[in-house]
Amino acid sequence: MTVTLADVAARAQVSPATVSRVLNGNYPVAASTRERVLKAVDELDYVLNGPASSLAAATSDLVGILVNDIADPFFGIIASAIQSEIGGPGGRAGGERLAVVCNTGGSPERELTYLTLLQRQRAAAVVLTGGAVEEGPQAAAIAAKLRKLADAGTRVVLCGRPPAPDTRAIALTFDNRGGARQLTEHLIGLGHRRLGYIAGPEERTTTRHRLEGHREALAAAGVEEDPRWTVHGRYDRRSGYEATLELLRRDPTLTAVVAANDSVALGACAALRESGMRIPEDVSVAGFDDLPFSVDAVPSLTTVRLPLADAGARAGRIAMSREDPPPGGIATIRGELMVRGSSGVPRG
Amino acid sequence: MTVTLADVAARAQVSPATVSRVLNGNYPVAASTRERVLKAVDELDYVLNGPASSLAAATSDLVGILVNDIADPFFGIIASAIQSEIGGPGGRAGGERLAVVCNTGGSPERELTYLTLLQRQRAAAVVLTGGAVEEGPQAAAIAAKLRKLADAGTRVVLCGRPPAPDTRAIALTFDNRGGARQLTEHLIGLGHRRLGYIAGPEERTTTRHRLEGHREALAAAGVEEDPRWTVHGRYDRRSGYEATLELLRRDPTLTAVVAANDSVALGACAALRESGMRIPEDVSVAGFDDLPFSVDAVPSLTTVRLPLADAGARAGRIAMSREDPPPGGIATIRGELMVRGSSGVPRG
DNA sequence: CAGTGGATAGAAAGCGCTTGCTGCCAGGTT
DNA sequence: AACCTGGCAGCAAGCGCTTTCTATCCACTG
Repeated sequence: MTVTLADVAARAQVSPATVSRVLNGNYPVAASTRERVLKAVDELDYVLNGPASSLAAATSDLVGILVNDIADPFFGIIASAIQSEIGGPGGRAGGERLAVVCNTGGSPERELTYLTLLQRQRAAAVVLTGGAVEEGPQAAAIAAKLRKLADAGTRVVLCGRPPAPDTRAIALTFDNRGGARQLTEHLIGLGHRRLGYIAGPEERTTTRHRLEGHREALAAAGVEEDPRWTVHGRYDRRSGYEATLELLRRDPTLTAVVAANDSVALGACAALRESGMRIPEDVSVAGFDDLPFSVDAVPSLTTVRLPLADAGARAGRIAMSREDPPPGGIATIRGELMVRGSSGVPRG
Repeated sequence: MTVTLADVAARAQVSPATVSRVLNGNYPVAASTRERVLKAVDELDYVLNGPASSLAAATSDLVGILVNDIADPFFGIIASAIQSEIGGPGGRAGGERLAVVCNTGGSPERELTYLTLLQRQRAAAVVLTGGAVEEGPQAAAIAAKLRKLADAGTRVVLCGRPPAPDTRAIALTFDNRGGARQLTEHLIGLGHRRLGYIAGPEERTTTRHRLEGHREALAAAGVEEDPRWTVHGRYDRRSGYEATLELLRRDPTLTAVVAANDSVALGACAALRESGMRIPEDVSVAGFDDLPFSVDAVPSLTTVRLPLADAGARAGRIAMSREDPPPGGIATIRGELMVRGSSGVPRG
């Protein structure tokens, strides 16, 4: 059998209640008693029973983090930052929290399932990262679930995701539209007029916002846009590679390719290079996010830096109530245009 | 108040026991009754109380995954693969498991703390990834903890980590030594005789094994080695950058730089390039792991591919007892040499 | 028609912990 | 000297579920 609170109590010659209080440190206990208890805990190698504790106290020390793809550094960086703030080892004492990182693969169904699982565990907080899917019956179901979680006392924070109205969820949103706009303005400023755009999956907010920003910039500069210049794909390198070949097929005269994110941009670079085009002499390329590897690409990638780690850390603190939520429960986090080697003056 | 089993039972006009059995599906319940219960569950929007369930059943559906750095794709890929196998949404029905991904930062203390936290939660399984620290009092403490976890019925699997004797832990080990050896043999075969080596942190098994493989290859080929040609650092790009500058300072005549992993190699490339050297004409560079971005580097990186996703998936299945452990509880997973553009014949 | 066994459903005893309330004692008041 | 007042410790009642054991009902069997 495993050691229980009662065993410790017996050995320390106190009541179970006292042991519990020593362990939780939320009630005065005489120093001598505390010591005796701690000694017993140590000698018996006692480990608290988490489920029992959670049940009795009606709280849990689990914090859920939902990400689209844990293998993608975009989410890895955010998750890492959140985790470093929610306590756990390394955080300040007391709040030893366990982060539950859930891979949704971007699927709303799985997102919903994970939220239910977290609700079942009575998670202390839940942080949802990355864009949301805005259509389909699932979207409403997710909003309803978030509301329920909030009602049950789980703090819900959205990081890099648009606000979810009527859910009481705190939202730290990336200014994807503004960033994309700046980026395209930069390219237009260099003289580009024929810009291909590799967008992410259709129904995602991030995709839409970045695309809208791009188009705003074009419209504002009076640059015409051919619908064939936009291709949708996934947020990965492979997709960028394929989409670029497609763009080149559709219109070989493009002078710039704007990608939905850095991974896609890298794929685009590979495709361009294999097609015999130089970057940026023949075609300029731009990404988004400024992930760590982007600066290492050759040429280094012009992109929009998103303060992923900062945002994640802030989300983590808010989830732990260690920082006040932004006014109105919504904060917009801006990106910063990083002009680097992959963008230049168009040829000809 | 939240809805409880009893509420559902009342509404369905059955006993709580029956509701529990319907939900768990581990006991015969008449179809009509089941339907009535399910209807009540649905109407009341009932969500099982996880802690209560775990307490009563003395089991939990949490699976711990320990990683050094969740922002590093090396671990992200493994974690993602593990998670896709341990059930959760998307996995087969029944075993809805929650993956708890814990960031240890490579620190044995935090590893230990997380293991205790998982033990407290009565985790169903724990997967430890990445190299271990082999010295210090913590190493023994971790082994002891693993033993205790195993004794308590938690399945312990090591993925990409050397076997831990006397712990009953299943180990899927990467053949770091063999991979490193092959890689260096390749460079020697090209004609390199003055090879710099950027190693990882000193006390880690992965660092040691890769370095040993490198030296074995040198020794086998009768190539002399200058101790100044080895620099230790961290497993990140920055470290590779700095270490390379240091190597260049120590001996500008090196014709190749072997890095502890791909991120380090990328940093090395950046440093070399900034120092005015061409890759591979002036200096060849090699990495390890073959992370997704490595093929995109310019020139693409010569490295050793580790089947991260496969290994993770296998670890996940073993953790879930869906696959038999390897004979002896230990399996060695080989890497595959990927010769690409960053390595070439030395100058002169 | 009593007897038997399979299939279901319920009663109730926990699982190991937390916490409101009560009790006790020492030191300080009046 | 009787009376408070705090500071600590213990009692005991759950927290919401699982599961063993028991009860019931029916359909058959002999």
